[in-house]
Amino acid sequence: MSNRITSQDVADLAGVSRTTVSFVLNDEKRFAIRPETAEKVRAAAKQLGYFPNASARALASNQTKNIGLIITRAPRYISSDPFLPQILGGLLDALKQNSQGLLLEWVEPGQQLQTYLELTRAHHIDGLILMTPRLDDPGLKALEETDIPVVLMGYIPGSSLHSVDVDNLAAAETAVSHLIELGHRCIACITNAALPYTSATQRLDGYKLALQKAGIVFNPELVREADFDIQSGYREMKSLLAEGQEFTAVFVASDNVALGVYSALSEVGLSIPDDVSVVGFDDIPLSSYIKPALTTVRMPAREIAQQSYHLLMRLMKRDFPDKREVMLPTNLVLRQSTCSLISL
Amino acid sequence: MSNRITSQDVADLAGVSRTTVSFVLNDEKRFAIRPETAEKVRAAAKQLGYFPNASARALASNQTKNIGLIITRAPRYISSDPFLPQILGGLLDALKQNSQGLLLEWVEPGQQLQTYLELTRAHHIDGLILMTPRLDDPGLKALEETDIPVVLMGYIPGSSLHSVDVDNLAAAETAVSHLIELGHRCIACITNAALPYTSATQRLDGYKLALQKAGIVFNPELVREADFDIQSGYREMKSLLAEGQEFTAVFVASDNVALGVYSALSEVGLSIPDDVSVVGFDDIPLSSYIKPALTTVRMPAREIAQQSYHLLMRLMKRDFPDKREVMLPTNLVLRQSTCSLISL
DNA sequence: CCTCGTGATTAACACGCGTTAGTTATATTA
DNA sequence: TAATATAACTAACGCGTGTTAATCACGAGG
Repeated sequence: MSNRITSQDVADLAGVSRTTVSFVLNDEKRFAIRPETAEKVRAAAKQLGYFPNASARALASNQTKNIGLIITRAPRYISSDPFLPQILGGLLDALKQNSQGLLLEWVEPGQQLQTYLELTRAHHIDGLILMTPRLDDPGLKALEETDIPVVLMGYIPGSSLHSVDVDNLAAAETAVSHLIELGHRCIACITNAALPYTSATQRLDGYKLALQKAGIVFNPELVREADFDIQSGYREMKSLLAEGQEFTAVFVASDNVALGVYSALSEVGLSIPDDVSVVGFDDIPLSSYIKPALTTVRMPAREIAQQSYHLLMRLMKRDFPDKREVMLPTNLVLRQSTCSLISL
Repeated sequence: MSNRITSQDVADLAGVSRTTVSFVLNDEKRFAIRPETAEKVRAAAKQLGYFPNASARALASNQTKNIGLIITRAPRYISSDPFLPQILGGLLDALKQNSQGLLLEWVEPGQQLQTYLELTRAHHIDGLILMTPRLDDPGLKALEETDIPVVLMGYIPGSSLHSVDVDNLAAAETAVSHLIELGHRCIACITNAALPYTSATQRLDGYKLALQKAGIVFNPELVREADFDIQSGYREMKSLLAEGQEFTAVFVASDNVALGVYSALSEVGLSIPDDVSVVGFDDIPLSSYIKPALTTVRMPAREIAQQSYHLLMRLMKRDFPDKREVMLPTNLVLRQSTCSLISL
């Protein structure tokens, strides 16, 4: 039934050996092949509809032509992430040009080590990108010692792994400083994720730093942890309001979470930006379309994906860059969700 | 350098043959193995950190343990799709339970045939799911004849491929009928995508059918084609307004596109639902959080993913269901974006 | 005329695993 | 006791490719 066509079939039809077929189709320049012979082989391959078997090729050449993208979250947190498609878009685009494939995987916190080992040792992939790594990931050490290249999309202090990220701390500080310049003194903060995710910690630190530079005392009561989705933003803002915390502005470290914040605020009749100013983080496509348009930190998502890929490709060629970290620039996009306390 | 551990190493350490190792680790029940021997093997494997090489296993067993998900769009249309993560979430969840991998791929319209052939003939995957297929896809015939199982996420009339979908036509008709019941007679329609995507055509047909049943004459001037993203919704609504078309309601066949419609309407000072009622399609997580909350057709995204997967698994076991199509139910979720023309 | 390269091609091995057919050693039966 | 069955294991082949080392023809050089 399974009438698979092998390189032997091509060789037979072209009247040459299997070796020659291999040389021609991989255009191996170290060996001289007569142009007419090459043409005969190519014609035979096309006529038969021959495609070299991926597994056999991977086994022989020790290259799977697949790279892995690991998401360090459970599926229910993946489902509502508007940031993921942007990363995927950028990655898929870059991959196709090198005719490589993308193997998508997720790990639940707690299961990391086993997954990493299986994925690397079994050699499903030639290299891997780890999205939003966690500080408390017990599998990272294993990744440092593995023999396939790894790129972190995000930063882990003290890790020897290469990484691509933005300066979350500086970006958050800029965002919060903007609120302070507008005259706000009571500024709440809702993180993008749980604190073991370094991006969450760094953005929170940026918030603290901005306060400190302005001489504002940090109030832990004004800080809440969300986790990726809209609902968590809604929940945490509700909780702030329910406790009667006083604030005139919020720094929400994720646009998606900020959408929940919008909803919670409007539900109790507070207007943005007149009653509460909001600054987000990510600049997802939606942010400029909602009302009021969200002032936010622009994350260069597509570029993060592409840079991660290019870095990974360099590592796969054993071409190690002198710097471990690639830092991409962000910028604060001013829109309509913030207003000044002073000039009013 | 690459000190890979093979099953031979495990065999040596355990003092048995490689065959025995294979039997134990795949717990092959057709052959009797003494429990103590099995334990010895397992201990050796664990001690060495052995993981069977994926390519070798795939080559020998003719099973890659990967399934492919193909998205029939260019990356820029993938980047802003809030529906995709839901599908991915559902799929990844199901896959992990069978320790299978997900190979993600996109095809640009025009390149389909080559991609399908390469993916199936080269046997990168054991089966594939094709997301949002296009009527004009010249590669579909090739997929019908391929020897690996294929499931369409969406429906192609006349195709012999198995599919999982909702009844787009009926769902759209229900949505539009709801607007008609509220007294609307001038109802615009903005599609979710270009018409070669069957979901777009079917939803448009549902719109037409509802009008027809109510005795409202179909006006092509009120119909626009969007393509997946927010911006296209904004653009098409602007175009409707610029041409001075008269309408009191819009049926937008995608929630994401509807977000752009919201933006365009608010920009010209039209209020939802007082000036224009809006009904969407998909029920993405955001839809219940925006203001006004969007009345929409609920797509069971997670279930579509899981059913597609289960169907694919059945096909892979040569267990062919009697029905080619799996139809999942939708329901209209009533929220605040529509209002009656009559009772006001 | 024989050697010696050189351009063109191929035989043969390796990759790491699954699996069939076969081989022992031990227990069962007539 | 000899024939037979059964439990426990293994030798050896095949999967389809990449690649090294070897082969062959053939004209140039001595």
